[in-house]
Amino acid sequence: MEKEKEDEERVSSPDSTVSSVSGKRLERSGSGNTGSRTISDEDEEDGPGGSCSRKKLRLTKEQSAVLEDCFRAHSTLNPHQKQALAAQLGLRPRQVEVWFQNRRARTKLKQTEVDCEYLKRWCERLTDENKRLQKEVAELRALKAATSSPAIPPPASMTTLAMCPSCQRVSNSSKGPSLFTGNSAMATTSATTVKANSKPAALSNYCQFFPIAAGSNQNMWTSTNALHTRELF
DNA sequence: TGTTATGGTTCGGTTACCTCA
DNA sequence: TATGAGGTAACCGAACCATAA
Repeated sequence: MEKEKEDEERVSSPDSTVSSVSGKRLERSGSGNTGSRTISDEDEEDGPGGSCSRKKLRLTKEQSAVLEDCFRAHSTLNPHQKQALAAQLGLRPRQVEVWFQNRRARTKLKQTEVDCEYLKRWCERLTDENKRLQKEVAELRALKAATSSPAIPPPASMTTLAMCPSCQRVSNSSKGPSLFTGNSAMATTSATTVKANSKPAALSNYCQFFPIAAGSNQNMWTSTNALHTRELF
């Protein structure tokens, strides 16, 4: 590894990079020549092992497109593929390797942002739902106190709830199967359906209690530990 | 068979460079 | 013209794995 890096530093392959940099600059500058100094000039002046310790070399659109295609096919490369791709693009294998490393990092970062946004929205929805349910509970308790009657068993049409203490998610046991096995004495309410969105695959590591079905009537969590449930009241 | 050294790869974090507003 | 922000190529160190001695 160290040896490879040393080799890379010693051999700074101007051939593979001069064209890319100048090409990219021409594309971006619009006029084609802004009078700015090009990397090719630097390469000629500094040469391999010159004073410039690190050269920033833009890839051309064509090179990027090919790399993107390969990345879509597989996000990692074996040594043979790396060599072949480098030869095809006129780059050093190390450049191809670095490009794939950075590309993987970008992909992961983007996915993390998407996941984060999704969880944020989901949390907001649950918060709203929680507020609404608490209000409903207060109303029912007030009603019960007003009638001052003994405990009335809930009508069959009412819904049984359970909530996961770790993520505060509510299970609706009257709407299809639930993996919750929390016992008895569940509270009752008239409107309890928490709509479940389809879950992004990448979120699977975040919360085991995520709804696994998009249908609003399938509030089924994939918890492997149903004891996480508790009574709502 | 278990241990150790070595080489290769990937990843997370960081730096340095380039472009543009 | 100077400058700050954003994008990204390149680097570094750590961790992991496979293989040979």
